[in-house]
This record gives sequence, C-alpha cells and structure tokens, in this order.
Amino acid sequence: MTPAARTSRKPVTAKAEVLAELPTATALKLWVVLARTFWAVGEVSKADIERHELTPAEFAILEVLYSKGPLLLGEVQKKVLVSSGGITFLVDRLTSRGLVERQACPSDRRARYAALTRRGQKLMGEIFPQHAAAIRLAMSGLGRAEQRQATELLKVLGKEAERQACETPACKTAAATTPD
Amino acid sequence: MTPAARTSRKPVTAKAEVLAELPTATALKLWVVLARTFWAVGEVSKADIERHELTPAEFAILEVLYSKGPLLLGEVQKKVLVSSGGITFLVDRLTSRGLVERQACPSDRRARYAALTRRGQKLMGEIFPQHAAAIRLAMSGLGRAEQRQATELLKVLGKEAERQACETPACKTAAATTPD
DNA sequence: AACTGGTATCTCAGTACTTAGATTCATATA
DNA sequence: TATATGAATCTAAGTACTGAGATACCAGTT
Repeated sequence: MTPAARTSRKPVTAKAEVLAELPTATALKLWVVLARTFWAVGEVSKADIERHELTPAEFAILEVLYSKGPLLLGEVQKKVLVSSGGITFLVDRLTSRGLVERQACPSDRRARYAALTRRGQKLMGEIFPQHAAAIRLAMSGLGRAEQRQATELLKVLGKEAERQACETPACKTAAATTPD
Repeated sequence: MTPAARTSRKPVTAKAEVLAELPTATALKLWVVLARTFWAVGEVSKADIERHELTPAEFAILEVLYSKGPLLLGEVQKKVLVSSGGITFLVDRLTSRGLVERQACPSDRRARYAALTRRGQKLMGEIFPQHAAAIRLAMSGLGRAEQRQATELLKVLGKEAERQACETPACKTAAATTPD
C-alpha cells in the first residue's frame, strides 16, 4: 500500500470513533472506567461494612491486621492508603472501641505496633468471611480466569502509576509496598 | 481417574498458593489491586489538578461540562459520583469562582442546568490537554491494546457491581448512567 | 560527645465532602 | 380538581479524614 493510497482511503467515521483511536482518548477512557468500577465495587463493600458500624478505612485496618498480624503503624498506613495523621486517628478510634491496641516496638522506641485485641480477633472471625463473600459476589461479573487477567493488567498499570505518583514531592504514603 | 485417586494425589503446596486457587481469594485480590491502582492513578491525577487550585471533584465537574456541554445538576451528579448535597456545594464553589453558572431548565422548573462560563471554557481549553497528557502518561504501563482490554474487563465488572450497588436501598447516585 | 539528617508517630486546625431532611415542582390517579 | 407519589435541588449540621508542623527517637559523621 502506497502512502497515497493509505491517506486517500480515509474513512468517513464519526468524531467519537476517531477520538477513540487516539492514545490519549484510550487512556482517558480507561481512567473513567477504572474510577467508575472502583466506585461501584466500593459501594457494595461499604454497604456490607456499614452493617457493623465501621468505616471502610477502619475495616481496612482490621482486615490487614487480621491477615498479617501485628504491624507497625507506618506499615498499616501504606497498606490502607491514608495520611500519617489518618492512621493515628483511626487506630485511636479502633482502640477506644476495644478492637485494636498499640504495642511497643522493642528495637525502635519511636515506632509502635498495632495489633488486634482478642475482641477484634473475634469480631473479624465473624464478619470477615461475610465480607469476603460480598466482594466475591460483587466481582461475579467476571469469571475467575478473567478476574486473574484483570488483576495482572491492573498490577502492571498500577506499578507504573505508583512509580510516577511517588516521584512527585508530595507522596508520603505507600512508597514501597509490594501488594501481595 | 477414580475419586480415591483424585483425593490421594493432593499436592503439597504452600497455604497461600492453595488460597489463591479459591474463588473468594481471587476476587479479594482483584479488589485490592483495583483499589491500589485506582489510588495510584488518582494521585497522579490529583497532583496535576492541584496545580490549578482545584479539587478532583471540581475538576471532574468542569471536565464533564467541557466535553458534554450544559447538563442538569442531577446528570452531573451521576457522572462525578458525589452526593446530592455534593453537587450543590461544588457547583456553588465553582460559580463563586466564575467558572460555572446555573441556567434555568425550560421544561422543568425544579431542574437547573450547570454550564461552563466563558472563563470556565477558556480555563479548560488550557488545562484539559495538559491533564489528558498526564493521564496518558500515568497509564503508560500498559500498551494501547492492553488498555482497551483492561477497559473491557473493567466495564463488565463494573456493570454487575453497579447493578448490585444500586439494588441496595442506600444507592441514590449514579443509578442508570451509561459510561460512554 | 555533639551534630546532622532522617524516620515514626502524634497533634490539631482546616476542609471537602456526606447525610438527613426540607422545599419546590412534576406527574399520575382518582 | 384534588391528592398522592415521587423527583430535582437546596440547606444545615455533622464527620472522616488531610496536611503541615511538632516531638521523640535513631544512625551515621565529625
């Protein structure tokens, strides 16, 4: 095909179709769909969490402590993606409800562990399976193989975006957390 | 293969590997990666938006008005995923900055349009292309074909999750918006 | 030992929203 | 027409955080 032939067969497409071919439009569309999908799943998740009088951020803390055991506050912060003042505030509130407690770190007197209390353990033992089932249902639009495929794509996407986000001066959170 | 043979060849895998095979674990992992990726891209987006003294929600309103033209407040609300009080508040603030104005709706005296002012148009004409480029860069971990694939998967995922989210009594926003 | 730079947590004022309810109007039904 | 139901927006009070700075500590250098 000659260059002339290529340019001359320029199709009569709608403006939107042409735009959809452009790299920027492809990226913007993915961003919109990503945001919307996150929102939708988040709403389902939130509806389940609110039954227990917890905010999503509080639940995220309980969840990570439940699955990983005691963690330094800074580690929790990176996992749940809140500000430094945020974990202090959230852990305070969970502590006042008797679900979480702080523990001293032997090797570093600045640092403190957050850990589930026995009551927190018991609570999560009851509500985590329900919550996991709700998430599983929320994800049921995709089969398992598709879910894994989506996970892989998002992981690659997120890794590069995270790199960019953290090279800006303002990024204090989440710097080097391997999402496993 | 007899049932006995199937059970007897039970492999000696690590606990995590076994869990990764379970449907619930697959879904939970996707949820975590989805949240983290959304956060990372959102941080990049936010960093760009804040250069213009705008919040992400404010920018989202400007963006949708810029690309779609005047829209009823309720339509804007569904697009940018905030509460009903939220758009009133946000449009008020954008109005006070001279970027947006309200217009009467001829066919329904309850309803009002939000529209960009000339100043808002001008502003978006300058900053939207920059922002689009930033998003494109944030998405550059994936090639274009992969981005389209991710978009398709997320669309299907989001559609089902949105259906579930909106069947709960608390869902007031976003009910029937086709993300185009 | 004193100093420097860096890190972990905390404090607190500020803010961007949310939630619940009120208001105004539209639409359908009797 | 009257009434009921529901939708679109607004109001006001409340809340879950954020961001910037303070404090306490660690680790390496002089």
